[in-house]
Amino acid sequence: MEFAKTHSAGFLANHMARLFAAGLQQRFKELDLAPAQFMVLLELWEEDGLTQAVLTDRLDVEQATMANTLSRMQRDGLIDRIANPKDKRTRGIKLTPKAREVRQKALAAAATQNAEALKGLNEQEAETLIALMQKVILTLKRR
Amino acid sequence: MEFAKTHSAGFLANHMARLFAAGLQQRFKELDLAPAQFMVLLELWEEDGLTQAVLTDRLDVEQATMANTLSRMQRDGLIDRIANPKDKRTRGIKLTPKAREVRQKALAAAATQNAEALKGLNEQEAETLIALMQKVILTLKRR
DNA sequence: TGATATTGTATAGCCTGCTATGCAATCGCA
DNA sequence: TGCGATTGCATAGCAGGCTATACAATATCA
Repeated sequence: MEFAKTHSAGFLANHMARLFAAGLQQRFKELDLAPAQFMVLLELWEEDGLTQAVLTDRLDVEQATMANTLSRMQRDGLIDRIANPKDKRTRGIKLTPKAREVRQKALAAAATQNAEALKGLNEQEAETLIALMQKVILTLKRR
Repeated sequence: MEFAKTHSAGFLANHMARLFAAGLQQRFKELDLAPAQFMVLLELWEEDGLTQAVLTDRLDVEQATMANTLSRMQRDGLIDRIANPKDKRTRGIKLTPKAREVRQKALAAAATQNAEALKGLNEQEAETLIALMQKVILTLKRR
């Protein structure tokens, strides 16, 4: 059985994701922000006060992963967990001023990282890559 | 600043890689093999007795990451670390019979996982995706 | 209404990444 | 030849994935 890692979609996906994460982490360093935290902020900037369950669903990670990420964000002063009198099981995840303040810089850093990664591709190729990744994700999720 | 995660190469790369890893993990479960261990085996099946430094270089992970992965593999009886009289700093990483025995099944599992992930794409699209990922990886590594 | 099922979180424990350190062995050169 | 630089690994500590558990609050329905 021949198996060339340089031609394996799974190997390449893993490698590419690690390189993306490393670049993003560098760019976020001055903002005191970690990549996974940015993803959560992306949702909360759009709609503040979401529950952990909603965030878990929207970012497609496991509930335990989200719980831990939120704990680190709370520790770092990015969010507060606000009790919900209507349902004592849940707590609304609320942005702190600090989290609102980093928005522009964080978005710019992420956009720059994407641009940097794709700078070897033309417009057409970049769109194709994104479309194909979306397709693979859908395929893998549907099972 | 608009930033759609569904159109961000970085977000998609991360998501796709997680789904790949999850699928591979499932398929490897009966083999008592973890995804990162498989990558190491891939190198050692080709050339047994490599040093940790060479493996680190070939798989493009940090030295500490490789050291830990190798420790788990040794614990799990997949490799032995053999002292090298020529250079007492290094130890050759040697496959155990157990590691050689899982080769065919592991390769088949990985190939199946790749095929499953790409089954929504035609031959042409799959090749394009792989080529574009290779290009992005090269771009990100060169800086 | 009360028992059962479901839902929302938290926690423990593991894998795989990373950075930062520290140390021993080897190399290279003045 | 000897000493400073380099190389090869190990370890500590953290982020962010995951599975498995546990538990309280809420919902459902006989």
